[in-house]
Formats: sequence, C-alpha cells, structure tokens
Amino acid sequence: MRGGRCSRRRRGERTEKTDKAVKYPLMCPVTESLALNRIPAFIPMEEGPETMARPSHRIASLLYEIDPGSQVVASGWVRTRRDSKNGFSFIELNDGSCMSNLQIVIDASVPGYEEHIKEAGTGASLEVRGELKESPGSKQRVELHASEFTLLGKADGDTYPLQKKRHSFEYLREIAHLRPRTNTFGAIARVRNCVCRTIHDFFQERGFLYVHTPIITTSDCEGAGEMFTVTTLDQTPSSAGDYSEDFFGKKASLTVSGQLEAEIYACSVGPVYTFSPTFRAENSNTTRHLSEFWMIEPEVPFFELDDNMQLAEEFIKTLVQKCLDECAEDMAFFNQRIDKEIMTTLRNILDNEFRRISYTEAVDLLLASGKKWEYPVSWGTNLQAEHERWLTEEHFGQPLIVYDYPRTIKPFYMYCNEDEKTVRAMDVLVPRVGEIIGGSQREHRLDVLEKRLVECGLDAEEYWWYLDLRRFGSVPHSGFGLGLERAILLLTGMQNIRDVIPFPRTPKNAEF
RNA sequence: UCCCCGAUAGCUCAAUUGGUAGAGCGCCGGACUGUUAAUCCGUAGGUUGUAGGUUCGAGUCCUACUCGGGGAGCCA
Repeated sequence: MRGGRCSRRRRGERTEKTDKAVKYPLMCPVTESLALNRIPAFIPMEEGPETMARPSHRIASLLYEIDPGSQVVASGWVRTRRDSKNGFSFIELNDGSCMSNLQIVIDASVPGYEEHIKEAGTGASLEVRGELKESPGSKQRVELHASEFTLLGKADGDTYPLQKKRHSFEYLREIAHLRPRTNTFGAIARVRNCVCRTIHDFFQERGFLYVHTPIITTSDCEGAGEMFTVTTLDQTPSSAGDYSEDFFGKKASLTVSGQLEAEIYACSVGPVYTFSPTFRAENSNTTRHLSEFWMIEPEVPFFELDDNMQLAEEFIKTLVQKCLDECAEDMAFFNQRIDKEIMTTLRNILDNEFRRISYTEAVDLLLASGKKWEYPVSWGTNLQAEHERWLTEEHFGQPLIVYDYPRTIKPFYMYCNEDEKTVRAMDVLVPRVGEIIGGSQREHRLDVLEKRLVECGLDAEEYWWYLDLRRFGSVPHSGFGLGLERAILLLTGMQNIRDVIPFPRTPKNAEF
C-alpha cells in the first residue's frame, strides 16, 4: 500500500511543487511525500506584523521536496562541520524533521564567516539563508549554498556533552535533555509520534470514542499493582494513614488503569478507548517496566473474547504497517544500527495470523518441550517469562495469544467460563518484548461478579458503581490494555523501555 | 525487592601474582581536502564512585554505602 512514497523518496525524485504559498499559510499544506513524517513545509502562522519574520523550511522539506534553485531558509542544530582551507565549510544541519541532515555549503565570502564559522561546531544552532542547489556529492540530492548565516546559539566544544561519535544509551540517559538531538532519539521521537497518531486514527476510523478517564482515583484495589498516593497532607508520622482530613476526604491515588471507568462509557455510548498516562509504584527495575507509562485501553460492548483477540491483532498489525509506511527512513536506521532483524520481525508479524492457544494448551506444550525450566510448569501457576519467551520466540517464532487462564491467577472482573476453572483472559505475547497486551472479556453477570469479589477478598461496597453496571442493563463487553512503550520497543528494536519514552520515571529516577 | 556484574581522562575501555595510570575516539592547534562517521600530525586532559580497613605500598584485597547495567518477580 502506497509503497510509491518510499521508493520515490529513495530515488530522491522530485514531487510536484505544493508549497507555492510561501507566506505563512493558515492551513498547513501536507504534501504526499512529506506525509512520510507529516512534517509541514512551514510552521503555519497567522499573517501579521508580529509573526515570524523568516519562515523557515523544515529540513525534510528541503531534502525531499523543494526544487533546486529556490531561495530558502533553514534553521537547526549543527551535527558536524568540515572546513576546507580552500575557503569554505560544510555543515551538517539537523532540525529533527527527518533523520538526514541538510548539507550547508558556506563560502568564506559569506558575511560573518571569518568571525563565526569556528563557533558553528557540533551542537550550535544556526539559521541559514541561501539557494538550494543540486549537490555534486552522491549522498544527497540537494545542498544549501549559504548567502547569509546567523549563529543563534554557540555550543562550546569542550563542554557540550554530545560528541561527534557514538554514545552509550546509559550515558545518554544521564543527559536526557540533550539526547533527542541524536539520530537514535530523534528517530524514536518521530516513530513514537507516528504510533500515537495511528492509535487515534485506528480507533476513530472504527467509530470508537476517545474517553478521558481520571488520573486521580479513589478506587483502591484495582488489582494492577502498587499505587502512588496523592495527598496534600504533611507526611508526619502522626498523620500517616488518616485521610479523612485529606484533600479528597479519603485516600486518593494515581491511576493504575482506566479500565473500570472505561467500562462505564462503553456500557453507555458504545466502543471507547482511553489513551493516557498510567502509574505503578512497584519497585521494578527491568528493561520493560516504568513507574509512569502510557496505556491504550479499548473497551467494547457486545464484544466477546474472540472479538477482542481479533481487535488486538488488527491493532498491532496496523501499528506495524504504519511505521513501515510512514517512517521508512527511521525504520531503515533501526534496522541498520539497532536491531538487524527488526524489519524481518515486523514483516513476519504482518504476514502471519497470530497463533491462539489456550493456557491449558500452552502448559501442555511447555511440559512436552523437554526443556529444563528454572520455574517448573504446572497447570494453575502463572506462566513465567522464560515460558512465554520460549513459546513466542522459539516454538512459534511469532506473536501469540494465550487465552482462558486459570481463574485463581487473574483479577476479579474477568468472565468466568463454564468450566468454572478458567476465565476469559488473553495475553498477547511478542518476541523480544513478551507481554504487550493484556485483556479479557468482563464478567457482566451480577451474581457471578459478586461471588468473585468475595473470593478475591475485596469489599463489594467499594465497587458499588461497578456493580451497578451489572445491575442495570448489563451487556457482555471486552477490552484490553496496550503498553505504548512496549509497542515502541517492538517496533524499533530498542532494548530498554527507558529509551523509548522521552523522560523515563523509574525507581530512583525522575531527574528530567 | 532478590540474584549476578560493574564504577579508571569529556566518551568507550585497558592496566600481569598488590609496586609511581594507558589506548582509541572526542575537544583544541596545525596540515590537507567538493567534503560527508573525512584523512594525517601534534598538544592538553585522571585525588581511579564515596567512606573506612588490611599492607612498607591499593585502580587491584576486605567491609559498608551510593549510583549504573543484566536477569527474576510484579505487570502493560
């Protein structure tokens, strides 16, 4: 689908000129080829005396769209500079609109060259005006021959933390305010943006309503992990534990899931989805856990587990497809520098139907595998990471949906099967990342749900409004949760979840 | 939270059985060049994470702590 975009871009062919409106277009023209990243040629601004004096082209536009011969302005940050003693310099300029840099050629005759060119080193910010010309070099279609250049901000080479070389991700995490200026983190930012846009498109096209569930919640025991307390009380030993005087008059926390509230809307206005931050106060120190992360939770009435699995599969495949279609340059980078198998992995995801096996079948496979497990396999216990990895990576080699888990290891709200031993839960497992989606058909039968609350040791009083949904016009419904950052891990080949969110929050880490 | 590993120059890492701390890259300076992770030459740069301890002597051995990485659990 629309493969022409990528190939046209690779060939560096020109596309039809669509940016004739050189002056502050009210509506930003999104040209087809720029839809690669949907980066507009100009930042749209209302016309007026106080608006931007020099509409700067985005570098993606200059590289792939605008005809040679045009007078243009580019602004960005210097990646590297190469001087020639014959009287000119090359500057690689990047503005984040795409992976590639714009090559600037500055002749010594350009005003300010002698005084400032040495200051335009790695990290410095520039505005350059000049003529876009076809490049004699083989590595770029065009280059910008400067007639004016303005050094906007210097970056002292001795102290600027980013060097013209590879840095470790560990080091870059310590300079999270500068790491988006690197190739990898620029690419992640663009892919992440593409994924978020695709998420909204996916659900909007299917008639789902985007519903905003609360960040602050007083419903405890949602069963998804430790919660952060929200309080305005001074935390003295004497006041600890007494929330009657607190802001909300009872204990309040940051949400661990919007599911219960999403169910309210799903059972009122039809299919909905949430897309919001989520908080877990677990002391988790792994490559796939964050204290603050973004979760997408569709919730659909009149939906059973099979429908839910189908939706999850279509959802993940759409995310993959859009990344390949719209972030070709960034994905090529990930394939070359981050994970040599990422394109193969993603195409494999698109080309095959997700395998679906019941928990019971999974246990049988694990028992029959002949493998020595660190944690023994037995029906009724949770699948361990080593088990899930073996299933999705070695045995099937593709995404896998495991469904119908034992009732005893799953939360109270999942639909109880007729066997009275299992619930209609599903986990989507993918190679390298593990569990990326967890979901279920919800228990919509009042009597069964009440029994389950008791069984799980929960206070039914606390869930009065949740039970009301079953008391009045209850319907079968289902939904799931997708961890955005885990999806980004899957799509980019990145290893550590702290590197696919701009400002990671983990135990002992919230500097930026 | 548990298990394992680590912390030495701006960055990535070396340093024999405990004996005065090195390289590559980067920076800066010079040379060269329509260059493109440019290339070549040179300079500068370190209380070896913190606090104790053992020893004539500790980057190296011991203890505690801090931070980081990998794995596990919790989950998305």
